[in-house]
Amino acid sequence: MKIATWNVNSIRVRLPHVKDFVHVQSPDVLLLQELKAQDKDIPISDLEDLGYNVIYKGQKAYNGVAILSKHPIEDVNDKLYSNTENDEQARYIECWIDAKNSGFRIASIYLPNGNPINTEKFDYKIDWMNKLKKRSKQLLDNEECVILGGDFNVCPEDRDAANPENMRNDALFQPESRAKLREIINLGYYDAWRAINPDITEWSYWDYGRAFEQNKGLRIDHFLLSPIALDRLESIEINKYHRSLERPSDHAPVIINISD
DNA sequence: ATGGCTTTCTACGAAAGA
Repeated sequence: MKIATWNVNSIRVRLPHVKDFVHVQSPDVLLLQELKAQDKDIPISDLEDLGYNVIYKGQKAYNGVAILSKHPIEDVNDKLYSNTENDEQARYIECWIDAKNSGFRIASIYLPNGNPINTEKFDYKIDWMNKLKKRSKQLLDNEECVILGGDFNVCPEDRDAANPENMRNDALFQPESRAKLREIINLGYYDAWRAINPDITEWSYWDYGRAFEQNKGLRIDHFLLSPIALDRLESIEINKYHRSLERPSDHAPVIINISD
């Protein structure tokens, strides 16, 4: 079972990359973030034509998240797949994927950036993380296979940035942001990258400009796994291919394989 | 470190991203 997450920075501009990614990688489930389109402008039929069931939450101009699945999506009901406490911006969508005897709950997460610090934007980020923490805790109660994937907009540690000293005043790097992410993980989740790679860091985001050619980036796109999901984890990869092409997203897809 | 990119919008500059 292959599951990918990708902040595409506009689904309309990136649709050719998404199509190519699907043809190359053929993930069973693809989590998308930063669609930057309201519902009516999301190219749903193009995504369905790739062989996926699609649920989505769009918003005008900003944000927007989706889950694409080759397997049946259950709970297709807004009350079930929304985190209703975090609904004012389209940053969270969640569902149960029914994959015969090996189903799992999964969320596509686009956590607020929070810059600049010392503003209401940073406060919004922390508030949003508190609500995510509450939902994350609920999801552990049933001892299910739970997969939280997406753009978390937090570098967990200094080593998750190429230039940590340049990031000291950035919302992605604040002790408060990191502490809140740790609080969520400490409920009982595992950072899939660190579970497989305790000593190796790769970037999932590079600023537009020269950052990619200089390989100076951040690791901010994550998969958090419940214990049962961790037991099923086989591999993880940050795939840089589409980041190297013309007109790329500034993020690379992160791909995990879990046992069926 | 920033916006030096990129994308979006009741658009032609400003906001947001990270």
